[in-house]
Amino acid sequence: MKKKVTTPPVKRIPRRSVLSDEIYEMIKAKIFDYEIAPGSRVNIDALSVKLEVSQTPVREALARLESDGLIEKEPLKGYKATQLLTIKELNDLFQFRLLVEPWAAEQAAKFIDNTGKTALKAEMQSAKTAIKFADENQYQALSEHDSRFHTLISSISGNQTIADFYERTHCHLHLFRLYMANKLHLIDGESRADYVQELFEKYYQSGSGQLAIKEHDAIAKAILDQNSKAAKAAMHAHIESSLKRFSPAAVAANR
Amino acid sequence: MKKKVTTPPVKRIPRRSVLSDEIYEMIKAKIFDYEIAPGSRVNIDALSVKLEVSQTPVREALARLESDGLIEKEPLKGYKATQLLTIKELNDLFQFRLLVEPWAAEQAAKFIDNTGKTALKAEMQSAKTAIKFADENQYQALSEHDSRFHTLISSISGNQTIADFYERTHCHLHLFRLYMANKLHLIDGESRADYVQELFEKYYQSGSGQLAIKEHDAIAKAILDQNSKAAKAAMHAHIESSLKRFSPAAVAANR
DNA sequence: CGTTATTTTATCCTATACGATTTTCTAGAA
DNA sequence: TTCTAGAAAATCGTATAGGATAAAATAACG
Repeated sequence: MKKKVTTPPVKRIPRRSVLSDEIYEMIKAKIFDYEIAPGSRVNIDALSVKLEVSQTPVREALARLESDGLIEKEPLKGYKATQLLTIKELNDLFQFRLLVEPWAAEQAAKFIDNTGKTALKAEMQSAKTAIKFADENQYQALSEHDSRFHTLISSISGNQTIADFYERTHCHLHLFRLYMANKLHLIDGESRADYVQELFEKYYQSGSGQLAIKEHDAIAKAILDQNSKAAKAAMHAHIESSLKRFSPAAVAANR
Repeated sequence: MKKKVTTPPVKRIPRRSVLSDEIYEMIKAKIFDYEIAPGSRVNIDALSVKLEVSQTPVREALARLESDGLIEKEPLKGYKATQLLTIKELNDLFQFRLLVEPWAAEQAAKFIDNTGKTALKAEMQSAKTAIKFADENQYQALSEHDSRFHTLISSISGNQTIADFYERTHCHLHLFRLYMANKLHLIDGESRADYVQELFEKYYQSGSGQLAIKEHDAIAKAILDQNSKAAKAAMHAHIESSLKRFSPAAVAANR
């Protein structure tokens, strides 16, 4: 294999700090974009030439992604992307959320201050803006809103530990992978990106996006009213409804 | 700095795989042993020569430890060990456990099978053995039992996601650091190990160890009887009692 | 005495070689 | 022709030196 013998010694850009963090994000993005398919091998050398960095930052990024559960390492085989969530894992994850998030919403309603109220109102406003415009990027915008919304509530609850754990969950990201799993494995590489886009649109044109926002609204309202019981109940309902939306099959299997 | 110019080309041991995993465990052990003090800098180069490996596995280990929250990385400064838990963080962590573990115990009681029953009985037996003998290592043995006990119940509950999250908590380890924090920071490096040992002994001779085992017994019994309500209640009581034992100050602050 | 400039230090990143292991390919025998 | 055994290739893991850049320390100057 021919390698670049030496890097142009002057060409070096005054690069901003922490390259390995950038690489971490880039690889993560590749995984969520299905550019790195679930279960596929991840070659360190290939990645490093593709991203035009040396192996070291790639190794660090992969080590962290392994901790996150997005990448697995087999001792002398190498790294590979983790498989999609199974139905059982999906249910387990939602069970976990049902234990933690309604409590977080309840606490948030009890202890929210003015800063928190402002932040929550702003977040809801951003969701309403996102759902109106941004046709082709609506999924992206709503998905990010959803993640921020739940993170925000965890954080308003005042329990940083729980907020951190929620952050780690990767629900939104990892979960959506399952949603598409049934169809995606049939598709070859080229048309995949288009198909993903199509799924996104279908999903959100079906009104699921709007429904989720409605539920978020109910939760936000209860928290802003400092009605802790209502907040807890609304969050509980939202997570259950969310599970149904993501995968009716999962709900059926859970009976 | 003089370095080994070349590795002895024959001396190479037929080393078992994944050195970086070993290094990960070794660094973790150093942190829990206070050999790497909370808040202190962690120099990659120094560590690699001390552990007699190259920088690469050290980097990977540190990246993973950062994900675990035991090490922090400041962009162009380097790595350092995280600070001890604050009282608030301790309470947050126990709140989290109160949400998750009683539920796990309840589920475990509902769904335990013969394999699980055997494992649980064995674990309780090992605790009773540990508390009788192993005077100087009693702390170590009981601490490991505690960790295994809670992990086992999470796993019997059938929800792997929750078991994983519990595993990550680092409660026992990270928590105990807080328990000793008030005294440890006064002590210089040399006498520290002895002092830690002394604290362990005092702690366990006070009967706290025996008490914890008693509570574990109650939980185990309820689960083995498949009495889910009792199991849930027993776990709840155990965690609250555990918090009190770890830090009365934390309980007071929580009022 | 305080501020700026230079030197030193430390850390990150790169590059690359080599050993170890797994996998794949080829060749010979039943 | 098919199966097994050995050789070759690919890939992972390790090692290590050195350059670039930013922070810290020190010295020079107002």
